[in-house]
Amino acid sequence: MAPHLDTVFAALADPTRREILRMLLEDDMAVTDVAEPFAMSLAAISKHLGILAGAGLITQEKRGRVKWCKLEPDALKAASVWMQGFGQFEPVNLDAFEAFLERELGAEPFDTP
Amino acid sequence: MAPHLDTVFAALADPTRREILRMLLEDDMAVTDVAEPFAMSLAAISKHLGILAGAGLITQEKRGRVKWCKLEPDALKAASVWMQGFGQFEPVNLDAFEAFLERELGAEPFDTP
DNA sequence: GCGATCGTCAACCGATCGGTTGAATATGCG
DNA sequence: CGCATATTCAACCGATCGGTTGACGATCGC
Repeated sequence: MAPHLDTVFAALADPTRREILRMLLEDDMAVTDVAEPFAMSLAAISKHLGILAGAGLITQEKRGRVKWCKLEPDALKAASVWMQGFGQFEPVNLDAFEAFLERELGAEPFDTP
Repeated sequence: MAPHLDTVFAALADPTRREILRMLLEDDMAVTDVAEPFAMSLAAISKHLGILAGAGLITQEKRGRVKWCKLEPDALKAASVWMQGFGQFEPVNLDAFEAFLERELGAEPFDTP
């Protein structure tokens, strides 16, 4: 039951893969460009991307000789919902909720520098 | 940066450990009782509990000769916030937010049976 | 067509993972 | 005290992980 969660959480457990996701948050990228800032081989990054794609967190589309990587944030939904099942035990956690609101609605607090 | 996320996500990547967390959602449990429904050795469960404790997802307190395991849902906070950073790509997910509010503030909807 | 670029494949490596078993360590009970 | 219960420790196992290297297949520009 819920084999997706296995692969999604496992994919998120690696800092390199989380950083790749963060990069893809800004824009779609080619494999070579994804690999550029990392101090490891292109093949290693290619494997990481394969794992992210296997978890559904990204999709890859080959256009010409370059393969474009696109973030698929909806794949985080099931994991997020699963985690929310533990929210009932938290005292209130309104601060996290406010941060969430700020990000979602773009409502910046007054004291922002 | 953010070594917690490594261990938290890795801990969540195993279905046995997720099931343990689900069980602890209902009540604190002794190690032996946690192990009972699983078809594996007590030592294996003890290791799983150690990993969960290492990630801060549970705490263990020895009272007498039995060690009680207690869920620590706040440890999910950092991971949850990290994932919310990708929420800007989702439509809005207001339904999850309303469910969150209902649970947090005890504001039950009218049509509750 | 040719050379350079993009990306994967395959084989290999050491480390870690998830599990086992058996012995060891506390602690409680009668 | 002596035995049962609760839990961990230590060693081991095969499988998987994260990484490397080198060869390979496509595809582009000239």
